[in-house]
Amino acid sequence: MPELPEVEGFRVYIEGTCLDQKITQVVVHDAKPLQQEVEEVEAALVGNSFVGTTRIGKYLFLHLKSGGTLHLHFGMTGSPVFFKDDEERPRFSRVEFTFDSGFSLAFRDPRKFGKISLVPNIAAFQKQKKLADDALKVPLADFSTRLLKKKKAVKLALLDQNLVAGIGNWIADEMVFLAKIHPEQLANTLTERQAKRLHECLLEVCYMAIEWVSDYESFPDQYLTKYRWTEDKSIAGLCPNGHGELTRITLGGRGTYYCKICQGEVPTA
DNA sequence: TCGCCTGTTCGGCT
DNA sequence: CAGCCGAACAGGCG
Repeated sequence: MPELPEVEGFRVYIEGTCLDQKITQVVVHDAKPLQQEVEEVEAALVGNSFVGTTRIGKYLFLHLKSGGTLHLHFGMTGSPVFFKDDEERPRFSRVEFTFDSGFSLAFRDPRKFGKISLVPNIAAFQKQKKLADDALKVPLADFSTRLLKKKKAVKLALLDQNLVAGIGNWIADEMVFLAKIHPEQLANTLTERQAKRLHECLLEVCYMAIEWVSDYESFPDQYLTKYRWTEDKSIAGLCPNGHGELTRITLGGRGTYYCKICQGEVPTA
């Protein structure tokens, strides 16, 4: 379930388990995530080791001792799993990196939307992808300037990884909910003040979610996401502020939840 | 069985 | 040419 906070959790997890161990083998159950030939990936990794990590938005890079990086993108449903014995191997493990300790790092990915590739140079990769600054690092002025230029629904602008990296569907909904802005309001009609508020909400939501390791059920009560995905039938789909049922619309092909009372009935034209 | 889903890419249109 | 949009990708799950 990877948006920025989840991928940050993955980064910390991998840092804590996989660094400075010699890679002895690359096990490929399904080559679909690999963006290069299996042989090329093997040649780069076997005998090598991971020595550090970098995250930009939802993109994670594992630095190789020999230089360059292994890039992981977890798609919609991917996650890393560190395991030892065969019986601990997770379901949907597509590619595994085995270490000389006997442990392995599995790239688990049920829906196969994830990607793995050798990336020699992160800066060049970021430029080529036009990937924006990470959401935790983008200066307010840049965020604001770029956002106010977009002539599309504010929620869709927030999802644009070329504007700011790391925001996914639930964070975008959460941000406009907290800022009391209708998701369909055109970004170029926002005020500077609203942009500033969205920037504050972005940091608040990301740090909150990182702290709770993206356990949505544990989020504090004021957050939309908790109500959106909870198992608790008594509050599921309700406005955290007590305004009753949330409204669901489709925006850019994604399910979008908002409160008509908190965020207004009709977007500002 | 049907519809839904946390992400990115690509082809086609304006 | 740039920007935008919907479809496609794939498969589990309620």
